[in-house]
Amino acid sequence: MPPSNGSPLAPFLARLLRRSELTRSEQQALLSLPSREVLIGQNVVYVKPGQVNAEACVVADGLVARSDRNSKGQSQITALYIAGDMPDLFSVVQPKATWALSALTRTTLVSVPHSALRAVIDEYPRLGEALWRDCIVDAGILAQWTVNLGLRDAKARIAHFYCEMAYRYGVAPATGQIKFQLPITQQQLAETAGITPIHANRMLKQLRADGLVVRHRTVWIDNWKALAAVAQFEPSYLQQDIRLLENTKDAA
Amino acid sequence: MPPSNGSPLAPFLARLLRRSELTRSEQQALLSLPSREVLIGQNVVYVKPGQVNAEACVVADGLVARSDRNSKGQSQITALYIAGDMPDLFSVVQPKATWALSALTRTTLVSVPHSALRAVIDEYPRLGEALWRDCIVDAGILAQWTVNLGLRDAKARIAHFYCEMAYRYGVAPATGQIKFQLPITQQQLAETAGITPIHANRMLKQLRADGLVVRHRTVWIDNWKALAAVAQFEPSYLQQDIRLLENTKDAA
DNA sequence: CGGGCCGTTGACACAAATCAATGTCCGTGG
DNA sequence: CCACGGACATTGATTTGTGTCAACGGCCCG
Repeated sequence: MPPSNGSPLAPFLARLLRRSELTRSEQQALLSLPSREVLIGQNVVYVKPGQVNAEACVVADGLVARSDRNSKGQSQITALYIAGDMPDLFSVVQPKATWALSALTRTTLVSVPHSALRAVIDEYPRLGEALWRDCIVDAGILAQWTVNLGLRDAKARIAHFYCEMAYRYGVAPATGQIKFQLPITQQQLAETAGITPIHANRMLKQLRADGLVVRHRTVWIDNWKALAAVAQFEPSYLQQDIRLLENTKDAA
Repeated sequence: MPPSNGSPLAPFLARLLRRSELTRSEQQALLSLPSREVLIGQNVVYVKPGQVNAEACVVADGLVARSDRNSKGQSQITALYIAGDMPDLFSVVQPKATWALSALTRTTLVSVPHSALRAVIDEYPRLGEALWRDCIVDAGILAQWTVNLGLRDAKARIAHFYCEMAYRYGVAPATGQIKFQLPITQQQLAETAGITPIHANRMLKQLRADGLVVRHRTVWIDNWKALAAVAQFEPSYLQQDIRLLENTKDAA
């Protein structure tokens, strides 16, 4: 378990420990990294495509979107990051961003210089491996979003999105109702689901009529099992329950 | 430049060197990894979701698809790997697969035990970083596929797919015609584009009528610039021209 | 009070899925 | 050598899902 000191990086460590075993000294090294708090206003794009970064940020509080826009100005959100996530972890090894990062709500970031991260990785290779693994999990989620867009209709996409976020917030599965904060607009919901905001509105109305999702923003799921069925939600890709698999026997 | 010895891993090294600087000894260590050739028949699924692997494979020749299917049996392809790519590089740090890998054509793989890879990474951390970076590039491509599905209509999706593959095969951009082998069926094209095979057929017909893509399988692009315009293709996400950026100054 | 931003709704147009059928090529076996 | 079956490609008619255009309502905040 993580040393529960007051480091601003504690939530990030907790996230890593879900999928990687780290020694006490590795944990301590991570928590002791130099960092500074950065406040980002609502709807501020704090990383632009092509930008070269020298720091990587952990979300301490708020909501960050990774997105891309086409020449017609339409925007597609390709990932949503919540507290404890590190949206630009990739930048440690690939400092030039190929997408945008923006805060959907007022957001507090904890920024760590690449140089410090690289130094601690050099000293503790297992830590580097854990970070690499974290990128893999991120990619796994992204792959599911691709499946979501490619295989499901609009209603199921939205249902799947809510199921995923409920899981990632740690409030699902549950038998009764589920409520959690996900203060995004219907416009932004549409940008994750690859539909127009008008259609997102209609699908929300249907989900409400079906007794599945009562509200958005403060998401209020009224029938988890039915919603998961509509979404064909299968959470294994989130790799949240999984305890460390890299020790399985090797064909040496 | 890579020592051009006859190692079956030479194409993979060449791929790494596009984005990472490696010393001669690092390169030699990679090329000297133990490996064995594996032949995969057409349409054989050689990694199944949930499977735990002890080896990682480089594509020596052929075509590999990463895909996922929903409960209705529909399938979505989330990545296509060509010679020199390492479809399950991620498995080095996350041996449990959350998706399927299958050979679309008869394919030759070069399989490397995780244990050997991990040993060489321990000895040469920069090599590990290069592999990590390779995963990031893969994720960047995946993010673009998500944008492709979310933002473009069927014709533009197919156009974008062809543009990307032309780039990755190293035959684009070019002024005149472009031809390259991409022997996938319309069914599989549909599974990458998130449409039905019937609609894929109709869109191909339109692209032919527009004088853009004359043939698939042996892809024959007749007007690269126009095709790229239809696709809104912007290749920077492939990070192929980019020479090493991790040395940019750090906010230490 | 007024102006944004966000959400909601209806009518209509259009893109894509579905259903059904036919065509082509190729390898295999009678 | 030809008949057959299977995989792949092609096409038309129709239905369904989603986008587009237009308008209105609630709410917050200046």
